[in-house]
Amino acid sequence: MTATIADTIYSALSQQIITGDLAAGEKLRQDHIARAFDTSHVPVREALLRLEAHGLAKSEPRKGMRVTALDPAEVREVIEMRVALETLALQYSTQNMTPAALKVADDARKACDAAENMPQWEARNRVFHRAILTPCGLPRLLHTIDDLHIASARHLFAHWRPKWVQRIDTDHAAIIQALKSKDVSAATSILVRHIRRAS
Amino acid sequence: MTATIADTIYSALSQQIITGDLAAGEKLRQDHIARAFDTSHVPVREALLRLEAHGLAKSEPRKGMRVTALDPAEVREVIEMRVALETLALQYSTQNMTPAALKVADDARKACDAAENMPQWEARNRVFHRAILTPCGLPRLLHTIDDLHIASARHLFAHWRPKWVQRIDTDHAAIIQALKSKDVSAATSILVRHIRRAS
DNA sequence: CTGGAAATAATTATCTATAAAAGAGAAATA
DNA sequence: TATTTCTCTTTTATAGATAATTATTTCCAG
Repeated sequence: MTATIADTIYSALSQQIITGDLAAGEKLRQDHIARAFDTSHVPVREALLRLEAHGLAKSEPRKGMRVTALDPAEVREVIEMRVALETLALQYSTQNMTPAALKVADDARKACDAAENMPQWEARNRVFHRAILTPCGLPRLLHTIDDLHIASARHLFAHWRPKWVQRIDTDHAAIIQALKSKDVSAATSILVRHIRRAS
Repeated sequence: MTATIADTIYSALSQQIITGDLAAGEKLRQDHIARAFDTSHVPVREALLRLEAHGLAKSEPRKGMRVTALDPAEVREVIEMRVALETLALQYSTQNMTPAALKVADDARKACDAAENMPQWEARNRVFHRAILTPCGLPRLLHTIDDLHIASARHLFAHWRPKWVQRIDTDHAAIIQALKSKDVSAATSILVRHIRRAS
């Protein structure tokens, strides 16, 4: 359990980057962050390295780290990668979907629809998407998809936060329905459309 | 330019893990490695974190790092991910392939066929596969594929190193031929077969 | 002999200090 | 006035030391 300090810093910083609280291009100065978390700069370095590994920051040796930019080209790239990998995951996931896992996913769907603000919705949306793919049982694939979701989330915050309104997501319901009847092709086509649309 | 010490350590360790010189499950002790590279343990930690980010090691907090295992299930997983992502990359790559890029790829193919031992062949094989996909122009996709190739390389070393013999790879030649005539579907089907076979 | 608790050793995580590098700005020269 | 170079400041990278946690061994009771 004992969460390491670097873990804490990583979680906080990644959340701030996702929400846009830390803007793209911003410098991440080690001792500033260290002071903010009342620690030394060593665990800060570790947290920054992990940000880099997840594509949220980029290091230029001896010149420090910056929050990565999020240009439209990369947004499109992330969407295409998500289409490729999530359809793969969904194939396995549909096969392995148990009633229990389906209930978890449907609860996540309801929670997502009931979200009362953008950050809450975004977090629950990610939970939903993870729930429908987790049963695929391919950890490396899921991990890669998670990273892509983080990039997508940054884009969602950057472009949709002001316009966000509570609403029922019919795509989510349709995906659940397709999973229930183990209709892989229906689930896949809805998910693909959903991923492309939500950009 | 100024390569940081952590870079050096990371390169050396990742190479050792890929070739199997550092076996799966082996403990990576910080001060042992630090002594071996005549440095302190701080850059060692950074190198280890990067190994973890690339899936070559796994950390249990306060208990150290171990080289990740490479079970058959994950090998299959990596192959399926490679199929999904490399076909995507190949579509864009075929469209953007210039005569110059094609020559680079064909040179890489010849170098690969001319390799005189397994480690040399493995390195050149990776160069070839990267050469045919680089023109896709999607950096994040290429980066993810690179990590998958590293995992594949570990498997190749573990299972084929003793049996390796020099040979002409007809798949590679066929892929180059398909790229030359901009035949996406032919290139894709050969590449998919090649990825599945080379496991 | 065996099982478990306490002490010891080994190892990781963090802190403080130092060295090296990069960047900014001022002074000197052309 | 423009440019170059030097110095000063800021920031990163590494080293050495300390604290905290885990693993191991030893010793005693049963």
